Amino acid sequence: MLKEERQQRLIGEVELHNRILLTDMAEILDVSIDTVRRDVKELDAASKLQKVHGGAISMGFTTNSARNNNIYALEQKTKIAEKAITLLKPGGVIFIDGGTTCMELARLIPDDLELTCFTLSLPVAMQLLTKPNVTVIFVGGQISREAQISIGANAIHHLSEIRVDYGFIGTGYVDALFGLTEFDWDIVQVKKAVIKASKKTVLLSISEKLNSQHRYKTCDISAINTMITELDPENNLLNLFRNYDIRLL
Amino acid sequence: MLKEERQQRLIGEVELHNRILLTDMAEILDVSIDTVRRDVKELDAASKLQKVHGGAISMGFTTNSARNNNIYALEQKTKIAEKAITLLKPGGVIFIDGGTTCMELARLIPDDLELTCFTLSLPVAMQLLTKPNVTVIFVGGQISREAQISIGANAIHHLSEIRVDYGFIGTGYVDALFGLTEFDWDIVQVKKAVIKASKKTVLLSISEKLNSQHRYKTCDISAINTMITELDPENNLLNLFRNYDIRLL
DNA sequence: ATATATTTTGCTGTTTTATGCACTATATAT
DNA sequence: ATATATAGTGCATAAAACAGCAAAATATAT
Repeated sequence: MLKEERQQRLIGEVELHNRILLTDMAEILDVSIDTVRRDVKELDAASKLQKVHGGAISMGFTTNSARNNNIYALEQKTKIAEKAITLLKPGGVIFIDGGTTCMELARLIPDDLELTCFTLSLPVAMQLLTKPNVTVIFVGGQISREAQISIGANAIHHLSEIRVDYGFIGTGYVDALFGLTEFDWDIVQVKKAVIKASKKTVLLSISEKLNSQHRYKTCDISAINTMITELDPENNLLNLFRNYDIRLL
Repeated sequence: MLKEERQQRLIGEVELHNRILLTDMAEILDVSIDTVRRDVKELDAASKLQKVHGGAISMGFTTNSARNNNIYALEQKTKIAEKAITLLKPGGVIFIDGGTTCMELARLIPDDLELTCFTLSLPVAMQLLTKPNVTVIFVGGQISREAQISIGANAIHHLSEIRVDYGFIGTGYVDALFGLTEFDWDIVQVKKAVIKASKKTVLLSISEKLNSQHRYKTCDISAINTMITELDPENNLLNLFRNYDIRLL
């Protein structure tokens, strides 16, 4: 048995039973207790478990660091998501788009908030399932490999049959004059459908994307009710958007 | 044997068994251990696998460890999935259910196989997205928190509008006399819809589940066209199923 | 086709790593 | 406080990784 395999099994046992004894594991894995001890020492150093006298215990669910650490501009996105959360009301029905910013929003939904969430995004759906009081409804369709969201006629049709209080969407590019634009045509189509399906549309975008544009247009700025960036609403960078009937947050 | 070919087989073995030993591979491929070592070194540099002392492990093994390493009876499920793969034909349209066995099936779909796959399962959909030649279509609906699959009227309705060549399904319990049964009523409803939507239904089940039953019934054994277990089709444990018009694999 | 360059492979000796064992030190329990 | 269990340390052994080299295989040029 390879060392890594053994260590994986150790982690697995710890996760499963919350605690293990070195003596037990030595027997199960059929290695000397010294080896188990050394493994546990390494795994402890790597923060995969906590070494205790006689065995090891689970870290608890504190370290979700694995996924968080390579999201671009996470700080800003978290800030945006926090602002977006303030719009949510118990019992509300919302739509959450794909993308890392919306993922942050999904992640930060409080455990005690009761919500019905529609989404097109597989990762967002998975994230939402960890929220005990959120009803998750996935809008099916063909799945885009890159964006990991439903696209195509089917998804658009299903969206045409729903109407949510708030639609939280991201965008590839946003410009006060040209509106929201995207690189992909398919994505634009579903985004349009999402906007139609939302009583109020909330755009989540880091300020870095402001004043950028691309090939295909999703909608004008005026189609957006609220725009949330990580900036203070009074920031001068947002001046161009004040010409429109849009709430800045 | 060409170097390319050999490295391809190395990757294949790693994907299949999650791990390999250099000594084994040297014997299997009939080359010196140094050659295997060098191959593994290159593949590791190319991030196709992870080199470890004495062998190599799959990339997903450590990162996705949480799900991979505590799948119960993984060996058997892999064997089942391998048999199921043999039923697939290029250009086919299939349905893949949720559950760890079906997840294995999704995982083992060859990269070069062109398929259209419907699924209700979020994890399976995510897995399928890693296959370059698979079109993934997610059947939307309310998502069950535990099973991570679409359930409810919506999902069932969508299933009623499709018809696939093969429906690969798992089950909680299976008995020759009582048929397929489940613990959850919701699950049974969608499973019924899946069976209806499939020209041929293929049941994937580890032998441990044979002769077990529960509260709600999905269907009779006769509704299943093919049953795949990890056992040899001639195994005596399967005798009870020979009374039915069912293909054992 | 032949000669030359390049890559690949297997072998050798050396270095590193993994593991188990014996022994001492420390912690836990009664 | 004493007994028992667990942790830490150093060491021996075996396996594996590595580096260098030469033969073999393959590719390239003439």
